[in-house]
Amino acid sequence: MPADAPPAEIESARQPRAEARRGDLLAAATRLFAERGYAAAGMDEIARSAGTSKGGLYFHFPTKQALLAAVIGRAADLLRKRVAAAMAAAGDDPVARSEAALAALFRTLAKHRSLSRVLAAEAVAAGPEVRERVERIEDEFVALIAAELRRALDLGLTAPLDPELAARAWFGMVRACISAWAGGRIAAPPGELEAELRRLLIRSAGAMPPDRADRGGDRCPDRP
Amino acid sequence: MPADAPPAEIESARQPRAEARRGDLLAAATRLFAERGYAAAGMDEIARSAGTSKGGLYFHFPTKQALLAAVIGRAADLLRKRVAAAMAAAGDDPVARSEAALAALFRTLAKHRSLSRVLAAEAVAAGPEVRERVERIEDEFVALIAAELRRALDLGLTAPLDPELAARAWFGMVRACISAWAGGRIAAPPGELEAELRRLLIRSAGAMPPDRADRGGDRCPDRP
DNA sequence: AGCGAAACCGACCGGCGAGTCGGTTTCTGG
DNA sequence: CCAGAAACCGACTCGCCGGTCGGTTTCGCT
Repeated sequence: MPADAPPAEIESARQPRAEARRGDLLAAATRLFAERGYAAAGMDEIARSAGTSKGGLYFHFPTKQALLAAVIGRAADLLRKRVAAAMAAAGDDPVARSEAALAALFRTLAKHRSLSRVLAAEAVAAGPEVRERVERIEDEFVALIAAELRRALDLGLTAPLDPELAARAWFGMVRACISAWAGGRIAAPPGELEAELRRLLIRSAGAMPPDRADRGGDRCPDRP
Repeated sequence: MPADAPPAEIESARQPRAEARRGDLLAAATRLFAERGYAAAGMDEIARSAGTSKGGLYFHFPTKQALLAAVIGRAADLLRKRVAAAMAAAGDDPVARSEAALAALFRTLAKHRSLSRVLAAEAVAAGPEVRERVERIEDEFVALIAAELRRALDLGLTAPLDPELAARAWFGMVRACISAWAGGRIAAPPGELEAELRRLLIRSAGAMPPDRADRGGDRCPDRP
């Protein structure tokens, strides 16, 4: 659900009110899905928690699955935006871009724990339809990183590897660490966690960390 | 399917019949939980699919959660057994042992897709109680690998790293790749997938591949 | 054979929660 | 100020599914 084209002028005072409600609903749904789980979170509870009623909720979302879909869509939009920005800011170096993308993913998920829990777990409970949607989103980011990785590989910046698989594996690393951290099973502060994770990622690609100012004279430590 | 302590002698001819049913029930439950999801799989359907009736099912398992718990417990036992065997067969080198443990995890999960789906996803839908149980199991394997990694670190066989975190990340890599593969989103045959994954793992630890000449597809004998 | 227990059956119950619906309030344009 | 539509309310319905229960079959044992 990408936001509609935003008319700069407020033509109707009606829209904003409803839009705000919609936002509250989405927020409440995200929180409750994450806390209690998709199945256990009741529509009534969600509505109440957003300061409205069941009827009001059903005015905005025709069904519970649609509500979940909206939550997921919103999450995907957020992730897309953050990752795109981070990659753009990282310049041209493909290794730096991959790193930046993963870091943005990490930070965004770390900042919105409940959101990441919904994406990681609860969505699966809502039937194959939603599950496929989440898988598509994951594939989207994996493809994004895989593309950079492939470029890096072609430039000889990494050890020989399968870009698809490596990107997938990286994604899995980030996800596992995030969810363990969100569940309080990793004590380290997110900053350290991110740094350590980044080291693992880079090493696993056999890449030279790109913080050398120029690319002149870089060498690949593995055989070509 | 040894869930309990197996009395070598068959004292009662009664037990085996019931035991077989129990196994069928567990198998059917695993399959249906994986296919339809925990919430969507009905007790009636499970019973029918195992060739028995609801009453028969409830004779063996007092509740749906208990059924899921049994499925998970069985899965954990299987994983424990395979991993322990693989590690024992890998000798003393901590890097080789970590590798072997991960490979055993990989192979076992790859061989039992539905089982791994239940562990990875469906279990979360069944309330916090079961979720914690699955997290405990994950932590168990992470700790196992982390211990080896720590030894390797102390022996100077790896680059400096946080063993806990690295183990967690490795686990995440394996899981992500397995589930993508099980979902048909990775085309590569499991053998190649495993080899590539192994390379990533080793490189990420900055470890010297054990110089022993067992390169190539090593065989992992599962013999309890 | 025949008794008692283990194993199994399937019709039935109860509540829970998603979705509905007629009604009420709140806003906007004329 | 008056339609009238958009936004919202909450009591009610209704199907579904986990769990129960009295009854029946299967088996071990003597």
